[in-house]
Amino acid sequence: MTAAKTRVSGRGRPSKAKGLDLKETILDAAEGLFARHGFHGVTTRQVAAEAGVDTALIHYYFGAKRELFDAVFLRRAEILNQAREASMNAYVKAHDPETPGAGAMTVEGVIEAFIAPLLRISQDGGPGWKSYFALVAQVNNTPAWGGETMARFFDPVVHQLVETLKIVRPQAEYRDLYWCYQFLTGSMMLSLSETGRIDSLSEGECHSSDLEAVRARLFSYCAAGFEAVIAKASSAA
Amino acid sequence: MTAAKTRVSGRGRPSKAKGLDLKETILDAAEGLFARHGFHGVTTRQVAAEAGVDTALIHYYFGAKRELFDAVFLRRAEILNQAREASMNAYVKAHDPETPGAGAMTVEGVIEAFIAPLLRISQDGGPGWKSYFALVAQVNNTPAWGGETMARFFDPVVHQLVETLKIVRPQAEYRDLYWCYQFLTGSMMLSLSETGRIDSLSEGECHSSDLEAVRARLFSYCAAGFEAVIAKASSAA
DNA sequence: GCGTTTTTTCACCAGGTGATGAAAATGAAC
DNA sequence: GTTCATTTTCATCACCTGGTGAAAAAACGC
Repeated sequence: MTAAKTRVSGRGRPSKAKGLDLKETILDAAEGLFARHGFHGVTTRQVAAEAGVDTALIHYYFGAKRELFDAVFLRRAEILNQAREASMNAYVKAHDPETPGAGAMTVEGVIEAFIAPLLRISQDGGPGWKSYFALVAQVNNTPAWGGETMARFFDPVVHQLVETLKIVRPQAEYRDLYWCYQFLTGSMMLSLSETGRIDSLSEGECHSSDLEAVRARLFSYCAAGFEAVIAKASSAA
Repeated sequence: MTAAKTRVSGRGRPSKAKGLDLKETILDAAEGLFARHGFHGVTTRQVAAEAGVDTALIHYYFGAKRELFDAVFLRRAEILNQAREASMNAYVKAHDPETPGAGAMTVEGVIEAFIAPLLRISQDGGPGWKSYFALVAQVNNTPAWGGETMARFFDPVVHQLVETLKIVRPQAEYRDLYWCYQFLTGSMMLSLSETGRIDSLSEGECHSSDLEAVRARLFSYCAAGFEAVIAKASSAA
């Protein structure tokens, strides 16, 4: 039926792995198209044409269209989560109070550890990543199934962020941290997704693709926002 | 052809305006569906069924599907722009330096004047507005045509925001203000669009629909972010 | 070479798509 | 009640949709 799942069968041909290359080709094509036009804005035939394969091959490898989409979403999510988890762990470790000479953790430091991997990967990880971030930004703003999909793939690393921030600011309330995360992710995803809006809005002053400009501003923007919300809440209490 | 455009013709029936009610009914149905599933995720037949009218009637009133979408988008955009422009003008006027006893404008005050009308309308303007904001959030994050669409409908009021902020912080660079606006709009639209993500993420601590919680945090969050970015830029210069 | 398994292609289906043009219904003006 | 522009319905078109099953091709072990 679905086939192509168990590559470990008895006698066939396990080597060469031509099929794997094609699978990646299909995922790349689907990724670019889904990112630009959304799930419903793309047909399996378009994906097949873009990848240069037969339509049926997509179903052979991935099953239904939605499964293809999930495969696209999952492929880089794992890499992303791993990079972010490592980045945050490294930050925490580098500021371990046991370590002599290590400064204390800061809100901005934690946020940078959370966001910086995405910027770095988007800049250095190859062209597919830009499409991928645009895709995630769209899912993030999709009411019907976006929240559920984001949760499925990204909740753990967000919880790690919130818990780490809770260490840095123990007096902060969780509900404030979660709301601030909501603000952060809205800014971050829109900035990683290169919609071109800021280009025309600023009449050439800014460029969507200028992630260096994002890096120079987003960390301090979000950190200051977090601090302000936390301070306001504790002063009101 | 397109028909139904010129209602001023010779002899017909100008009164009663049953057709106008139906037009609004269709727009309401389309709005809700487009907001939930995106432009490509909705068929004209679904819209017709939801509105309780014949499919052909949609084409009779609005022409092509994309024109229907634009009509949905435009209907509330005008109201929104008017409300925001009035709100910001009122804020500026209330802090006119000529006025005796009026305090100076603040970054947070300007931002509040820019955002608050949306929160108020979403809370008091009727259920259609929540759908509309979800729709705008999706368009805002659509790479293919989102930037262009947003620009077409919302650029003027954003320029007004930036210019007003430039009055409050004359030393700020335009590129910093535009980037901060990008961050702001990402946070704002995601918070106005009720994706349900924060509900599950926070395990019940926060609710997407709790716009009062947004109001209590978003203004100070964004204002602190703006100030931090401006301060960092001018200290670096 | 042969047999077997996987990969790829081909032809096709049942149902849905946006859109249209002609006919029917409606409702005011006279 | 007739007239006539408008509004609403109906039947339909040409095309595209996701998906499938059988046949062909390729890749392997022997």
